[in-house]
Amino acid sequence: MVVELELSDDDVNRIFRALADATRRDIVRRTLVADVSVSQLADAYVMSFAAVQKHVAVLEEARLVTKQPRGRERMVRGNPDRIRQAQRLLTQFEHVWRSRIDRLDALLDEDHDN
Amino acid sequence: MVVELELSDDDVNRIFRALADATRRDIVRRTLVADVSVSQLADAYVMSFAAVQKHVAVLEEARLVTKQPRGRERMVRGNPDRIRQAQRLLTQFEHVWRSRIDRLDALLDEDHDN
DNA sequence: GTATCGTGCAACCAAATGGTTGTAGAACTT
DNA sequence: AAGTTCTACAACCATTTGGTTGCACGATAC
Repeated sequence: MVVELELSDDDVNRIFRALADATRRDIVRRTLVADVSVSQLADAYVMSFAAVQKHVAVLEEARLVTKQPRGRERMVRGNPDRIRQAQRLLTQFEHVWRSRIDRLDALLDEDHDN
Repeated sequence: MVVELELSDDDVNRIFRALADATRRDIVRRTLVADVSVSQLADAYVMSFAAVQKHVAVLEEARLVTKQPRGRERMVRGNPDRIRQAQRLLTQFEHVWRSRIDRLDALLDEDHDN
């Protein structure tokens, strides 16, 4: 079930902010491919466990990943719905742009009449 | 002519970072619709001229907008190519996700044989 | 020529970010 | 029961961010 709720400005801020870091983008990639524990993620980067933990927390607050307990581990799973929502935001910009193009085209048509 | 060059990690960082602020997203929207001077933008927000100037600078470094002199004003123009590039980045995540789905489907098919 | 407008830039400040180490507890292993 | 693994969280630190004010300067208006 896809939860389709309105995104607040803060939601959008958190999503793009979370994506503005190469390590976090890599975490999203990995956890979209398969569920990965936090310590498995930590092994993949040359920073402390706590640092990776913080990155995961940022992604979690942006709902770009979810965490679910499995024994003593926390499995991190990428959330494709959220990615799609971000994509749609950029599509909206695309629409704004197209409307400008259309207006410029209309102006050209008017000129054509003169 | 659309310049189609490879985006570095830092480029991507700057793009998403720039989009992670509501004021900056609004500036992008406005300047996609029509060219707007920096002072016109400044009038639209309840912050100092210098603050708006800084936001424009962040967008400019991310190449989400360009600035061109017109008399004493600097006209800010949104760059739709850059938006599209950001969109494409998210599409790549989409592909990663689909490949996972496909693999899970393949597993289900194997189960079906048993 | 003088005043005003639009801009750029520096200096400053508080808060957020991205990293560290250390401590503690829950869940497995032996 | 004791040791190890995985996680959470706090405290700390340097840097970046997002805002401010003030000043300098080119372009326009009077």
